[in-house]
Amino acid sequence: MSVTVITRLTGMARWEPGTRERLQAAAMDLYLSRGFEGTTAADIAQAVGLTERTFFRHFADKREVLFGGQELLVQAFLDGVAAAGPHASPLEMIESALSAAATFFTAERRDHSRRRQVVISANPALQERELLKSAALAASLASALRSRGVPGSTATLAAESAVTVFGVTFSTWIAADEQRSFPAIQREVLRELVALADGAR
Amino acid sequence: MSVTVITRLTGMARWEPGTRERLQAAAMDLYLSRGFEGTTAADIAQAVGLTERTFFRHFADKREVLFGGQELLVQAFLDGVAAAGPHASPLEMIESALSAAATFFTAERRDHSRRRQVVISANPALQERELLKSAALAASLASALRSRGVPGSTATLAAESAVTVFGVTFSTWIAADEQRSFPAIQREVLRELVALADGAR
DNA sequence: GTCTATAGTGCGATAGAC
DNA sequence: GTCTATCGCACTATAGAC
Repeated sequence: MSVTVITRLTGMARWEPGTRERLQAAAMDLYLSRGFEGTTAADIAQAVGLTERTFFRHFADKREVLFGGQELLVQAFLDGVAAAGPHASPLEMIESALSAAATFFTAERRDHSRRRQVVISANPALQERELLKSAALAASLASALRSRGVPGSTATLAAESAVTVFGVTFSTWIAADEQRSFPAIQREVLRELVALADGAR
Repeated sequence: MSVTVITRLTGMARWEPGTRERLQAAAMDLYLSRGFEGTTAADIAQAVGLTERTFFRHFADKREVLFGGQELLVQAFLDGVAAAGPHASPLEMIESALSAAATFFTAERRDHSRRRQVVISANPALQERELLKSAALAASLASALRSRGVPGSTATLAAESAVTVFGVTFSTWIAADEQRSFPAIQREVLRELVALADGAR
């Protein structure tokens, strides 16, 4: 269906809205079926009736298309830090941040997360990008902790630890046989980390 | 000096040895002076009297040239795990691993590490690669811990925490005004992580 | 060693929305 | 008129295939 027809029918803008989202969905489908490297940017663009050049207007590169919407997750972490009590310890702040972030990972989302992870796990280039996103999250989180008075290196350690807990939780959550909810797993993982530092053998 | 001359003079193999090392050195110089993106693979190859094609025979991509020799560091971590006492706790195992790894970072190495980090910090693509290497290190370490009887998720958490401590230590160590030795900083950072989990406020 | 597909960029043109 | 999404074309460099 041409853009012109759509415009006439609906009276909406010249361009169909949600271009980014449609590109993201098409990319996921193609990456799943043909693999990341077997899919060209032109393939994705064509799948939604656009040109390669337009794809690169929306996404800096072929990987980025899988990582849209992370800003909301980052914001949840930051809100969680802000929500911690006025005399909270760093550990309590990251506990609060992790709880806030966990609300994203509902039962309905689990399948989508699994499919996405299949694509990422199959390709080192995508893993690199995912690691960069995690590092950016840790940096934001550390900054939020510092602005709440946590000293520099402690803030970094706490933030990185939180991201580690989150990561372990996520990969447990998407495991094939896992039944527990995201928050339940996360509480358990955090407890395990604390126990580790306690030095129990 | 041409390859032929060297061959005649020394009677060694047809090609100058240490090709990888010379490419790595040339890449560092060029990345520092012109920037990573302002340097082509052909530039690097040419600087050592080789062709672009030869560069890609030695390194899978333009980034990889900065990450040679990491295997030795990984091995040091693994040896450190093995060196921990027979009844060591996971925390003691990573303590031992961190100590073993620290021996790499002598005073003489500090300047080289600093220059290298300038290049990496200036480019997200290089940061991605560095993060992938760190993730690989964490995975190897986790595997070593598991083979010493540490249960799955605890091993992952311990390994990731060790890599976090190592990373914080490294960036502190290369800071402009830092005087302490690598092992001294690292002991401090590890203590800080333990204190964090103790929940002190 | 050569050849080629693809990623990604720069720039100008178009065309509707406002 | 301005703004913005899109297209089209030319171009370089990477990286892999042959």
